[in-house]
Parts: sequence; C-alpha cells; structure tokens
Amino acid sequence: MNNLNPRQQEAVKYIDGPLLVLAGAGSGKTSVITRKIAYLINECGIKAHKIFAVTFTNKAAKEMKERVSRLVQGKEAKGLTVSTFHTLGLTMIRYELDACGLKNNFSILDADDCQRLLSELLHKDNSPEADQKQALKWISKKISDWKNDLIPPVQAVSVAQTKEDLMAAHIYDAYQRHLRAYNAVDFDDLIALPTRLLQENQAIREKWQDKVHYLLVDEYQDTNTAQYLMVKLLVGVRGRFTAVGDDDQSIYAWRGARPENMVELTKDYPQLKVIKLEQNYRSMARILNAANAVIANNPHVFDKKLWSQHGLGDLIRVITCPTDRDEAEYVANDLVNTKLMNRRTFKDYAILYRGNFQAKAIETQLRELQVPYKLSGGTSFYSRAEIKDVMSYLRLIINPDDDSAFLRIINTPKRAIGPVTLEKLGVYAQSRGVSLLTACTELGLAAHLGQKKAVVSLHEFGTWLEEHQREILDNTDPVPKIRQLLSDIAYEDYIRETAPTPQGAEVRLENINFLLNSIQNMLNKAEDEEDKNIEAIIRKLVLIDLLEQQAEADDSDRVQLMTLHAAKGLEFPHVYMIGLEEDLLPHRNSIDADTVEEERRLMYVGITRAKQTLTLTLAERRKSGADFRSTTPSRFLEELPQDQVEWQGRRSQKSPAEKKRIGGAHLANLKALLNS
DNA sequence: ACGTGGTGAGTTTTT
DNA sequence: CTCACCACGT
Repeated sequence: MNNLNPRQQEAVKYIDGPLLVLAGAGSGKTSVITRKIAYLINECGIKAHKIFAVTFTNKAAKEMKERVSRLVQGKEAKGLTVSTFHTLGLTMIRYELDACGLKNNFSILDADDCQRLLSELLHKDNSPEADQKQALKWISKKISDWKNDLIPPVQAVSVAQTKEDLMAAHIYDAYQRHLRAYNAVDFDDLIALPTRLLQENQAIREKWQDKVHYLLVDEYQDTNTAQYLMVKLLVGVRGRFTAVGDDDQSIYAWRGARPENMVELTKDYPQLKVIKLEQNYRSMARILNAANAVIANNPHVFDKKLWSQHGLGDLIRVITCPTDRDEAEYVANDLVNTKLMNRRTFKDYAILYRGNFQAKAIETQLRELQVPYKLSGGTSFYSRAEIKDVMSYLRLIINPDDDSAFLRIINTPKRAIGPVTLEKLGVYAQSRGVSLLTACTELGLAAHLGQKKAVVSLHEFGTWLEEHQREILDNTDPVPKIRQLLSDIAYEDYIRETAPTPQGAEVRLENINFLLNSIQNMLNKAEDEEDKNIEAIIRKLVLIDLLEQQAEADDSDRVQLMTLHAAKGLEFPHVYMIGLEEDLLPHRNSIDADTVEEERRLMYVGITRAKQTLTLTLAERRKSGADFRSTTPSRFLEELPQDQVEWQGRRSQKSPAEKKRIGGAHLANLKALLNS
C-alpha cells in the first residue's frame, strides 16, 4: 500500500497527544505505525534513538525496522528501538543492574527451568503426590499473575485469603529468593523488574521518560497489566505515544493479556484521541460480512464495522464430512483441485485449526497427494533438548551461579552423578552459601560426601568447566572454543547414541551447528562494543527464536499449516478452517471456563485471514483415542450470515434413518467429486 | 545409576 | 494413538 487513506494519514500525523488507533483486521495498521515512525524522523526532526516501538514478536519487530529503514533511507534509522516488551525490559535491566539487584552476568531462565525450580520447591514443601502436577500448574500461573500485577512476595503473603493462596505466596517467596541467589530472572521479571523500578525510583523514571521521546505500541490489546504500566510510566504525563490495537483480535487473555487496557487508556488519558480504521484492504466483502456478523455476537465497548471496496467474492463454503479423516481428505483434494483450476501456488493456501493435534490428519493426506506443506508451531527451537543442553553450558559459563543450568547439564552426557549425590551437593552448597558449581571445587565438600568417586567426579567437572570458561570468555573469537568444549564432552557421540534414529541425530547436530553459527553471525554483525560480547549475545539468544530467521530464508512454495493463534497478523488468498465443532471451536475448556467470547474472536481472526475464499469444514464424528465421538456443529456456524454461505453435506435434522441415507449420498457425491 | 514396561492424559504460546 | 512420566528391577 503506497498511499494512505485520510484516516490513516490522520493517525500518522497526529502527534499532539496520546493516540489510540482502533485498527480492524486488514486495515493496514502496520503501515500506519511504520509510516508514523518515518514521519517522526523525517518531518518532525526527532532523533531515531529517542523513538521506541514495541511489537508483539521479534519477527514483527525485525520487519518493522526494515520497513522504516527503507522509508527514511538508511542511516537515519540507526539507533531506533523496535522490540518486544521483553527485549525492552532486558535493555532497561542492563542499564539499571544495581537497582535490580543483579550482577552483569545474570541469566534468563526459560519456562521449563522455572517449572523445574518450582516443582522442587513444591516437593520440599511436602504436599501429597497425587495432584502435584495440577498444583504446579496452578501455582506457576498464580506466580505469573502476581508478577504481572507487580505484587511482590511479601505483599502476596500478606493479602492471601485462602490457605492455598498463602501456600502459593510462600512458594513464590522461596522461588524469587532462589532466582536472586542464582543471579537469574524469569520472563515475567523482564517486565516486572524495570516497571517496578520506574514506579518506585523517581530519578530512574525521569531518566527513561527523557530517553523515550515517542512510544508506539502495536497489538495493544495483547498487553498485560505490567506492560501497560510500563507504557504509562515511560510516557508519563506528556503522553507522547500511539497505541494500535483491535479488541476483536484479543486472543491471548488466557496468558494474561488484558484487552480492557484499551478502555483503561481512555480513562487514564482524558485527552486521548481515538481514530478508527475500518476500511479493510484484505478480504472480499462476503468474508468481511461473515466476520462482522460473527463478532457482532460479542459485547463491544468500541463500535467498529469493517467495510471493503472489493467485490462480494465467492460464497463461504461450509463442508460437513463424516469423519475427521474425510475432512482432511476433502481439504487436501479440494486444495489440489482449486489450485489447478485457479492457477495458484501452494503458498496461497493456509489450513488453520484450533489445536496442533489436528494437523496430523491433514499432514497424512497432503503427503499422500505429494503436496508440499509447512507446519509452523510445534516445539520451538529452544525447547529442543540439544539446544537446551548447549544453552545450559553457555549459561553456566557466563554465570557460574546459574544452578538451574548446572542441574541440567551436570549429568548430560552421563558422568555417573545421580540424584543422591546432587542432593548432598545441594545441602553442602546451601550450608556454605555458594552455588552448586562453586561447591564442586571446594575442599570441604569431601567431608560432606561419603563417596569418594562422586567427589572426584564433581571436582573434575568443576575445574574442567572453569578452564573452558576462561578460554571462552577471554577470547575474541569464542565460537571455536565453544566447539572445543562440545567435542571435549563428546557431545556428538552422545547425540548419536541417544537419538531414536540416525536421521534424528543428524537433525539435532544440525540444530547445534545452526545455533553456533547464529552466535558467530551475531558476533560479526554486532555494531557497538556493548553488543559484541559473548555474554550479551547468549542472554539475548534466549529471547529470540532463531527458527524465525531460518524460516525467513525459506520462501518455498508450500501450503501453510498453523493454529489460529499462529495465524494472527498473516493473510492468505485461500483459507481453510477445519474442525468447526462444539468442544473444539469453541474449545470444551473455554465453554467450561465461560470464555466463549475469546473463542469467537479466534473464529473472527481465522475468517479475516482470508483474502479471496474461505472454506470451513467439520466432521460429524471425530476420532478421540481409540473410538469415535459424534460431534455438534460449532455455534459460530449459525452466527454466519446464512445467505452468504453455501452448505455442503449438511447434517440433516430428520430421522436417523434419513440422516444415514443422506450421509451415504453425500459420501457418493464426495467420491464423485474426488474422482473428477 | 540407569534402562524398561506400564499407565494415563490429551488447548491455544510468545518471550 | 502417542508421548511423557513413574515405579520398579537390575
């Protein structure tokens, strides 16, 4: 989009005060933010390093920064900050280490490590085995909520109402103290620590308010309490910011996002200007009509009605299939047929679903037809065991206090050090007030540990790692030294021995290679000295999904398979949404938790991904475990404007016998269709 | 300390 | 079905 419409232009040029842009799906909100940043630099003479933009993902940040660079022609964009809240928080922590109570080599613990720490604390706290898993889940959510609401452990303890809350608060307290002892933070801390600092320390607040001349926040409906507070504290009373969001696309409330923050903004800033972007540039009118009709069933604070200049387009198809297998078969066949007919490429097609497990059936069918596909989502790069192992070695090297990393790799590969030994080591380390790694090389350890063998193993490990630590940290070219470390422990052999298949081993080794190459690249590309050090890079690595960079280079022609959540922000000419059944979309748990409105927004997001055609499918019977369960069509299908919809193979409301007959006829039709 | 068989659960996910 | 986790045996 080269030219902006008047509304968009208004949003770009309005800088007199706080601005909320209510941007509907496909209304070009990213263009508005990008152009606005360029406008601030080019026309308003604001220095790029005084402009901060916050996006939902690193990928979005990268893209936005590139687009801005093009608009302002190169060098002017240098110093511009476009990042996620977490990366911004990390930057702030790095500037305010002392005030945060951290040393400069602190680690960032990922969700897995936090869970493990919590489960250990929970275990110590007695409690019955039975529902420990549930308790763990409950407590980690509770702690995350507390952090997002900036409630410190002391306060959590003092306001606890129930016995469970009190117990959780105590564990929260222990958890937080352990993190500090490890010189580590978790993801929530990346937001909570700097925000609390801004709140409590006037000097620091003023410093940052001066640094941030103008703030732009994308996907504002996805901010949580702490993030909104951070925004408020950064912009202060001057309120020089633009927030862009769509309350109808809020699909992350389950992990703390508060779409209410949009309304909150109108209260906190009475002078707030609200601009609505309602023209959609993406979809055919029928698709938009459907989206509008569905979302109209949700209560709204801000009225918004999308419209399009495009033509009506094809009817929206709703296809009822006998089973989930037939559903997958139908989608795969239909896709191949229409692709041929319309002379489209595979990457013009997306198949969207509620849960990752639904992908499997589709995959099977696509493979059968030899259709290339790209499955996004699934296990992220960093949750892969081999990456976590290598990262743990690196983390331990930059931060010897990181007990969590120590525990992960002390026996990987096997060094014959078991839980009993570690328990004793832990007790000793605690009594001496040192980290596990430090305890390994202390002379006093031998007296506390009966087994001589274990003492030797631990001591060997400790001195060995210290040696490598020096090698890696003191070297200007550390990556070869890291490779040296891995070959020292024969990690390659370990991978080959433990991988289920030889191919699996190769993939894992490639992953490690990719990680090390990425570190090398980041070292080479780092502009200032600050970023050129290996410690900063390792810390940053935790926050960046390297796979995205890999994916970017890959623009091969493949059908896109992803969850509805993963599809947010994307668009495709032809979209299939599968599994439109009660208990799936809306999901059973959401029905139980009374959050069907969020599921409806998910439906809305799915519909609005489509540019030209939209096909919705459902199965009458779905395989769950060993047996089939019959399903009910999703309530959202009834909410569609029925005159825009073409039903195929609809379940009849007549007698079961008739139903069967029609079902049989439908199957014959389907077969005929597939053979054609 | 570590491998194996049996049992049970089974959204969404970025940082 | 399939993966993850636990208890048990070696």
